[in-house]
Amino acid sequence: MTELNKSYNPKGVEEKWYDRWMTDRYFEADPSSSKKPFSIVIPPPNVTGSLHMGHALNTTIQDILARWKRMSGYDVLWVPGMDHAGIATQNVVERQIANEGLDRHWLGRDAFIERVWKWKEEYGGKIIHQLKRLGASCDWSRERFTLDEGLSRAVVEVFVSLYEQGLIYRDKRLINWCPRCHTALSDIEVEHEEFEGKLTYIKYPLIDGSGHIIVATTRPETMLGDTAVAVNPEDARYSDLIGKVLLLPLAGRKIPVVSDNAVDPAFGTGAVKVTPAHDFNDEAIAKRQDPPLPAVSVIGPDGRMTGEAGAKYEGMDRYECRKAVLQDLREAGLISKQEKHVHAISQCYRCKTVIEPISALQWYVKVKPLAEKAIDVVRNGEIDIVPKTWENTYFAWMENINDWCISRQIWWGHRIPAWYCDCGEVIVSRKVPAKCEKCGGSALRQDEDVLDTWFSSALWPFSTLGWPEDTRELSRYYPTSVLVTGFDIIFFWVARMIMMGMKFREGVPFRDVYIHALVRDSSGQKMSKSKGNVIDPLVMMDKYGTDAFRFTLAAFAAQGRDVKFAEERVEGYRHFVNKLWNASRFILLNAADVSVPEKIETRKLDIGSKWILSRLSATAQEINGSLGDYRFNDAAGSIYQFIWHELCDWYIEMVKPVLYAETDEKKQVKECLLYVLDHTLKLLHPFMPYVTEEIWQNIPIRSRKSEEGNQISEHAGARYLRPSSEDKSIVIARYPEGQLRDEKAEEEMAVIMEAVTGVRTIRGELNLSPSIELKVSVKTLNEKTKKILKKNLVYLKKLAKADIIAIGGDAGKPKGSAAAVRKHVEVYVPLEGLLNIDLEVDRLSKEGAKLEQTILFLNKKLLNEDFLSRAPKDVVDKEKEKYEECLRKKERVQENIRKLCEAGGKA
RNA sequence: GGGCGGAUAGCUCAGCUGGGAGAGCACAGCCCUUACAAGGCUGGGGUCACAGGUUCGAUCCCUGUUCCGCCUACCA
Repeated sequence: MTELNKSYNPKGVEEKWYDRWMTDRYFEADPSSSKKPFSIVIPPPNVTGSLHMGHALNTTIQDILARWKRMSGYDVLWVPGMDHAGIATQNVVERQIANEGLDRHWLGRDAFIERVWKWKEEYGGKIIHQLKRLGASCDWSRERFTLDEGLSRAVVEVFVSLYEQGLIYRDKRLINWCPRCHTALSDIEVEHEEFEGKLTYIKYPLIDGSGHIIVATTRPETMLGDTAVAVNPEDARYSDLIGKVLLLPLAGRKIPVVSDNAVDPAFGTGAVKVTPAHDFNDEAIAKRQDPPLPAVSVIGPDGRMTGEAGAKYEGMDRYECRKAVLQDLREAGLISKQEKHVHAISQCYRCKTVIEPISALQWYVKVKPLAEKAIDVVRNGEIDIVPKTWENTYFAWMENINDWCISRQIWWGHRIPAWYCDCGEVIVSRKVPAKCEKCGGSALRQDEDVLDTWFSSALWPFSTLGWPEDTRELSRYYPTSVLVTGFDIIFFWVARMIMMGMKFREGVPFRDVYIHALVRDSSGQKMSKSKGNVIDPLVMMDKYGTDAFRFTLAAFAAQGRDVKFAEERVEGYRHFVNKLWNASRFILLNAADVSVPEKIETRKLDIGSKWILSRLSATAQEINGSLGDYRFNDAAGSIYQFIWHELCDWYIEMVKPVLYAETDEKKQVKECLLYVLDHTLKLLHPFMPYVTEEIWQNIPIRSRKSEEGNQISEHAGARYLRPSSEDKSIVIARYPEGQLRDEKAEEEMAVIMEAVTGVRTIRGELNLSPSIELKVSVKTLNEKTKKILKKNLVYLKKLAKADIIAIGGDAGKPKGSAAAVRKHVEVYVPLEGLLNIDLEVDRLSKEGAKLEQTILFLNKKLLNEDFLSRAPKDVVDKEKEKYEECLRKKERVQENIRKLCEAGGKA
């Protein structure tokens, strides 16, 4: 056995084991296996990405599930991969070539794409290494990329097929346009943020000179594109003006006053300027008019004013133009007032540039028919969303869903498989068409646009498994078992995967969706570069080790609540790693000469061993239950509690006298220690993969040792043999399920603990040094208790550091003793020569007062006729019992005080 | 505007279907006891946001209020 250092140092250990796991191919799925499959597809991180807290939490949770299931006998497939991240990646490479003084248009499409691929080879996928560092047990032999060949074929297949079914169409209408990224965006790629702006009131004169209408706007520059002013038909102030004509200032155009129900008479002046070409509302109003109002586009795709805006403004940036328009209006005396106004502004989710609605020809997916089925499968439970509260969000969105704009005016992505002929024919095809089907012309141009990145992500659960080919992976691992993701992409990704899965696989893409929280900083703020509150997971792993970091995430991943992350927590869990390390060191040092038994004969074991085995089983059952319900924090809490407060605080302390003496029990205890350590490490492994493997590999396991040619055969434990394959790595060892509990052992142990803590309380509260061995007299309240304590005297002595001078129902109370009154026992410690008695009298009086309060409360309750008659009988009985116990206790406490006073008086 | 969630110890949070509240950290006291001072033992600390209601009984269920967060939306 290698010597373990005094404290755990993760450096080197993590790489060593991850490499070994990869070499031995433990993470690879086996489609021909007879085991039950368990599959997860990773939410593909952007190829431009670098590991942040969100990834860390997401990956840790998936890895816990994957490792747990793998150890529980499943054939686990966790598919990793990356997303090509159209806009984000293109942005990165454009910035790179800009440094060389180039731009993509100068390079040309093909050369630019080549540059992006080159960038991907060089810098992309940094995040993959970071995921490995976190310990992610993905099947890396199946790593995919949304733009690789197979996935691209799936994309084309889906696009063409949807087009053929009339579910994809092309249309010209107002879209969200990012003037910086130079592309259309879907509705959900637009973020709304509130800002304080100005509401400007502008006079629009009537053409007949009879007066004017005042309109209010937050975007004065758009007035150049106005084609009407709308009022509410019910609004008496304006009813006479409907149908009249206004002279649009600056532009000099004649525009009508129209009526529309959507106009709110209470807002502004009750009159709205209508700019159909640059506002979604206005476009709707324009369409409702008969005849529809014309649209005048005054802002171009680059965010600059067009010729339609008038010669004076043409070419100006839209904000520059706003200033100019305001200036000109002011000079013309047409501004009636300006006031502060808080309103939401739409921004590009990639670059935060303010969105400009402009009219353009784009491709759309008709989502309503797809959404219906996707709603059904969640409603009828074929898919469970955990926590359930997210289902509401899901339904609300799906029921009000708009068509999905899928074309993007960028180059990096899946090019739309549509070709145009000069004759006007549009050909959508799986293969590059040779000639026009209509006119036979061969001068076909492919659509310049690419698809929204999320279009390919929507296919991820089946495209990664080989679809549209009919692969065995597809039939074995689809639908996947669970999808783990953050709520921020429920609409972007989850909903669309469900829609596409239902459409193309006629079945759900996953059974469960586990939605985890957002990782925030310690004061609850979202982490962001601009706020400077970002915590880097890599730094955490460097400083505290991956295991401590992962455990922190798991321990705080309570359902439905954000994780407020603070570095001190990781530090705390590093202490836990160290605690485990040292406990293991103790066990391995003391039990090196035996092997882990496959089974333990519990009958002959001492009480402590029986108890710890029972607690181990309870813990295993709890963890399996919690993980099955995605309660990661509970699972982490169970194992933490067990290791620290049961194994270390009690069991290891209890066995010391056995180990340090020559007793018959010694070997059994050693084996039990090893057995418990072995199982504990397995239970913990999904949370802390590295340290558990490092320790586990040092556990004497007979078969492993003999394989390595060690001298194990002389060992006493040689008769215990375990199947060798599971012994090679904890990664593939069998996950403990928990055996039968030993309730009797737990009861007996409770009595021992009661007596021990009784002595400790006296020692602690009276400030008696731990180094003094106290003389203790234990009065037991029944025969059973007495028997238990007598049988286990050795533990009592050791744990309480006490010399037990008397034990039993007749154990008298020595004069001038401190006392601890417990349920089964009373513990007395003579204070003679140790301390002043007043302190103990005070302490007991306080305890008596507490008891008195409880008694009063319970008494009142038990005198309440309503309670006695209406509360369930078992509750009443329980309260009665509690009451009587308190009475007894109080009597004893008072008795003790009295005797103590007598003794004090005599002394 | 609509919706969702939160408010429990100094801090961060648990608390499953109602039966006088727990943990970790922090704090205080005593200890270098041969696995671990990154440790051990002991202890103090809470009007469960506020006001009503249902109930024998409410941190928990219902209604309203206040304060936070988030999602969503076409008040120009």
